[in-house]
Amino acid sequence: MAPKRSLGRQTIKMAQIQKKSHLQVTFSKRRVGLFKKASELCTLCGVDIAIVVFSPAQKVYSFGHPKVDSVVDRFLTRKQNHVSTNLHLVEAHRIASIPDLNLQQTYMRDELEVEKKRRETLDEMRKASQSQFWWEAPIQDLNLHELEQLKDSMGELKKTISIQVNKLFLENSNYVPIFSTNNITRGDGDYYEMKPKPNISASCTSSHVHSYGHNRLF
Amino acid sequence: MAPKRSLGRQTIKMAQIQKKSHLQVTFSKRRVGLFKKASELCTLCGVDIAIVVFSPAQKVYSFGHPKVDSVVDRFLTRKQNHVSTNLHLVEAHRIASIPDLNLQQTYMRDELEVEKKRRETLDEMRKASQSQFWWEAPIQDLNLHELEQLKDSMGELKKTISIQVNKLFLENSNYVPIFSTNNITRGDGDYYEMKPKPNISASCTSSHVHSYGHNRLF
DNA sequence: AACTATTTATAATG
DNA sequence: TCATTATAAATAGTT
Repeated sequence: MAPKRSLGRQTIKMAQIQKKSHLQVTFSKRRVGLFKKASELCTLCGVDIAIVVFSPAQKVYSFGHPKVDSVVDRFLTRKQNHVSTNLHLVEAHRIASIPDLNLQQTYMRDELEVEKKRRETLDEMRKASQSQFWWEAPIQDLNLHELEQLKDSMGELKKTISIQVNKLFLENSNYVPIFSTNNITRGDGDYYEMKPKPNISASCTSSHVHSYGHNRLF
Repeated sequence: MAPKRSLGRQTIKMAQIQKKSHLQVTFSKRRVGLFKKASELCTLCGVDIAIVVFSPAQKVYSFGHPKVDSVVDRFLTRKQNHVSTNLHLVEAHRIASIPDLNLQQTYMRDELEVEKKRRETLDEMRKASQSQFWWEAPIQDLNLHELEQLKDSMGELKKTISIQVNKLFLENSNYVPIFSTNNITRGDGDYYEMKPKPNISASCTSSHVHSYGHNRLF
């Protein structure tokens, strides 16, 4: 009878791990576990999944099948359609957000959480207010002269926006080749590996981005 | 010694499940398992996570801490920063002239500072939006998605305004309260449902969207 | 990174 | 879908 070499797995308290080194180890192990579970779900059920994780050190880790971006895009697009066909939701959301600013703070502990929450709420308000219906109320109060002024202003604004959008597009179109060339070639063992059927996973790594893709065809 | 009542868990082949009912069951179980793992990772390590899953039936299931959108936004924004940064290395002269708030964020280390900055900006926007000139300042702070959305909105608005202006002309003078070209009213029943404390653990459900939020206070 | 004792997840079954 | 159970898989603590 050999002596026990460890206590084995112990139940841990479901609360933030305090010891930093310990937290780092747990994060690593569990992140891998999570991505493996996601990968298996993709394979077994043929579904598409995107996962984005911001580590304690604010690094980004992501998993996506077929790709993070495609899934995220689908998610955002679908949501936007849903929203834009539901004025009631937008209105409710906007209205609901305002008193929450005060209410939420009761539940929050540290300043960062407060700031995050406020940002999120304001973000929602901004989105809600700029997604299509914000003008419904005020416009009726404008007279002809004011409307013409507004129309001109909008024209100017639209030009400005176009310029900015074009700039961003330029940035984006330059970006694509830069990243996609670095992206594919990675022969080292840093990407995700499956046991039964080794599947090649597209992986993209930089100093602050780590990304894993899963494809059941490989 | 009682007879065995089941074989217990068996190892399954890591390939798409063929039997549809079986697949559905496995999907349900494993999706719940995946979200639970994600939730635990959030709690134990204090990290932010977003998961989006498109089911075999093309339903959307999502998990987010603190919210799917905030994590996704951060992911997209950061990527865009990368774009800018990489572009800067390659073609510094092209973007040198573009005042880019996102770019500035690259140089900010403290997350709290970033959050504060964003909050301030959004706060200003909100104030500005109550007066007439809300659009003057913040445009450069919008990302590509937001800009495109805004651009579309502006287009719509301009049309609406034109119609209104024409009507007013036709009606020959002062303001007349007919702005009832309201093609947007729509039946309810298909929109999101908010829980009592929307921002602590926001969860929305509809016929095609299922979303879970995690907060370590729970 | 490995190792193992244990907990946790889940495939099969009802 | 929900419950049970036997087993596979994940992982906490240790080296």
